Amino acid sequence: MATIYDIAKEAGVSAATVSKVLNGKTDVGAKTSERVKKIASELNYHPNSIARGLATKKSDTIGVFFQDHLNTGFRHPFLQDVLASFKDTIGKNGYDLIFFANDHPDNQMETFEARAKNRHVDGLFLLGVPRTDPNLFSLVQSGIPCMSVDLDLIGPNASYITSDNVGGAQKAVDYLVEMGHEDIAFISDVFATKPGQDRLMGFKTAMEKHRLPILTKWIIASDFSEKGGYLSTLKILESDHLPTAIFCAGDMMAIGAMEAITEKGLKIGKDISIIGFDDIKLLNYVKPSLTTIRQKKDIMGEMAADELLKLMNDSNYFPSPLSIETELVIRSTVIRRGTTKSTDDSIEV
Amino acid sequence: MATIYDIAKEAGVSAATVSKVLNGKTDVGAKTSERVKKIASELNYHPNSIARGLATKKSDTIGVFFQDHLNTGFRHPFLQDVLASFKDTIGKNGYDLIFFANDHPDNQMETFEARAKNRHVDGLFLLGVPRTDPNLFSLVQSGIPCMSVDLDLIGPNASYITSDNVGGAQKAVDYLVEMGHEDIAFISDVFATKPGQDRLMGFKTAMEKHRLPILTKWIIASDFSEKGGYLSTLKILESDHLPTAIFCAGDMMAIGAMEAITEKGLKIGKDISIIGFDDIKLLNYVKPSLTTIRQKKDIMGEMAADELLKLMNDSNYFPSPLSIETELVIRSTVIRRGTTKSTDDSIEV
DNA sequence: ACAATTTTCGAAACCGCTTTCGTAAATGTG
DNA sequence: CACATTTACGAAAGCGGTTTCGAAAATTGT
Repeated sequence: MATIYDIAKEAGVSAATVSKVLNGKTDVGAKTSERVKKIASELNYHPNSIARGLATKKSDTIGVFFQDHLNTGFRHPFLQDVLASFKDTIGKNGYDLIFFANDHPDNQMETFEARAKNRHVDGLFLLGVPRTDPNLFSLVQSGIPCMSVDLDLIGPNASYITSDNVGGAQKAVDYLVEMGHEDIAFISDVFATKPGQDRLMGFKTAMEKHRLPILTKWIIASDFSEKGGYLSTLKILESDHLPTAIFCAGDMMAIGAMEAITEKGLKIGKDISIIGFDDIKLLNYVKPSLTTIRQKKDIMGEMAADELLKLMNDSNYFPSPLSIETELVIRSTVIRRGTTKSTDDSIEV
Repeated sequence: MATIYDIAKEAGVSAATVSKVLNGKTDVGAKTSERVKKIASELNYHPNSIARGLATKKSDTIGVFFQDHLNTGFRHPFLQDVLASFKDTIGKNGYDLIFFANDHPDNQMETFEARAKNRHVDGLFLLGVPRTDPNLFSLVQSGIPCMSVDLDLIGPNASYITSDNVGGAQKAVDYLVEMGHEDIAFISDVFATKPGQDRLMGFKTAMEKHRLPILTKWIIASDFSEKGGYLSTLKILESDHLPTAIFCAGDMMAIGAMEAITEKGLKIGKDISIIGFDDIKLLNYVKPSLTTIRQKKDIMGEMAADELLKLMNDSNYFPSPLSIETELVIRSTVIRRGTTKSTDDSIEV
């Protein structure tokens, strides 16, 4: 590997000059500059970012902590899309991504702060990290620029992005009501994530707005998984008084809900309508096609990247949380009801 | 940020000694060692891996190039699973992953070799990189330890892993024949990837083994996408003589094929059987459930990691390509045929 | 032609850690 | 107790860059 010293010797200049040329500084003559560049390429020179990083205290690197409750690696349907989009826009700005291994053998290295400082990342992107993680506090204190999604990190150098989950949940309920539903169940979030709580809040306020009853037996906390949705729905279906619609706080749970419903011999839509949340790609393949509230994943990733860039480059910038509008995506799992209440359900079964 | 010098001063020893303590070298006394450790933790010391990397020329980092023809970011259904598994096992060995941005703004940084050397990664993992990439040659020459999946990299420090695609394709044909099929179409790979070519070869040899005709109009090259499978199948269905089974070199194409078939008013299985390749997670959600040849993604990722570790740590190790057995997964899209040839097709349509 | 600027370049310190090698102290041996 | 070994520690060089600051050289002005 050629170094700047090799180039310097070959060109008859000092290493300092080579460094300047390669970094486009202005205080170097035109012909020397040319000569140096030529020799650099002849020698197949590649800058060593490690050495540079040591000198500049920058690494052009963003650290990523990608965990999730279900430990699905890169397979989390929603976060994965946000991450892909984040990667694209941060990459265009010259940053590579470093993914921290989830279980590092060196137990000195257990905190976010330790890992980040060790790798000298310029910024951090957190996905799927539980709010309850005890190391979050010291992270925010550390002053490392941090962006997270769906996790309410706040500090002078930390911010986060979420969908407008309250509003999204309201859209869902509004639509259900508009379609004539009044007996609405909600499958919510057992982890107390920020989006989960917000969706629950949105659900409740919308129900109150429409003067509809909120039954505790119809609010079931689950884990965002397909199986969770399935089990929760089974529980709902045990009762003799059935809701006409189920709103699931995540699409995977909605998929599970649909399975439970068909398994019980009921027809989705006709007997019980379903609406989800997220609009994950998988929905293109499930039948019947699920009506849901879309999160704009691409935009979220992009905005998260832009915000992190600001956090890193402008020390005066004081962030505030970013909220992205959702969209109602009407497909086929919500069907209009007559105003008469669910008496015909029993006939259908 | 505390450095080893801070610790050294505080402990009344030299930086060299601190370094030794922190790295568990043996030539340091017990009480000094204790004192240093204590002070290190008091000072909330975190080692700076950049500085260490400069000194040791190691980075405990694996570079990842994750591209794919369809540019799906982290969303590639097969590679994503392999990667997740790779990450887990390489992570347990203390390596973090660095993902190179796909389009770096600095055009000096376009080759794999340049990027890898710049970041001083200890090894490289390539996924979805097209065989035709002109920079592959210099990469292998560079001597950087490289592991790839489905890309036939070979060299003293480079190797790759694939499924036994030839064998897998044979299993598919064998099964089809066993189920009474003789008129078999194959949707193959237009990119001339290693797995694509191998599956084609497996298909052909199996057909020959069974003394079945290989019709060129029934071998259609496509792009592994759902849409590609759909269009290819449409083309096959144009003819008046239809195959009784279609073997798709990838599950996504098989999904597209199923759409085309139902769209044409035919019944999957009853009229035309379908078998795919990969067994991607998505198959849990498509109906009817696709019979396919499973690639053992978890094992592939794990073995790729182990092999890369050998490549990095044992300079005498000379690699040979890794091949993993596939499994036939019988679900419901292949249906038994009578031995009488496809005369009843026309009746069914 | 001489002073005043401006441009171009390099010496040297530094970033934080590792590693070799020599030396001083501690320990063992007879 | 004299001598041979071990053990414990540190000085210094090095990893490959960046950056400050001063000086020499080139340019400008009058």
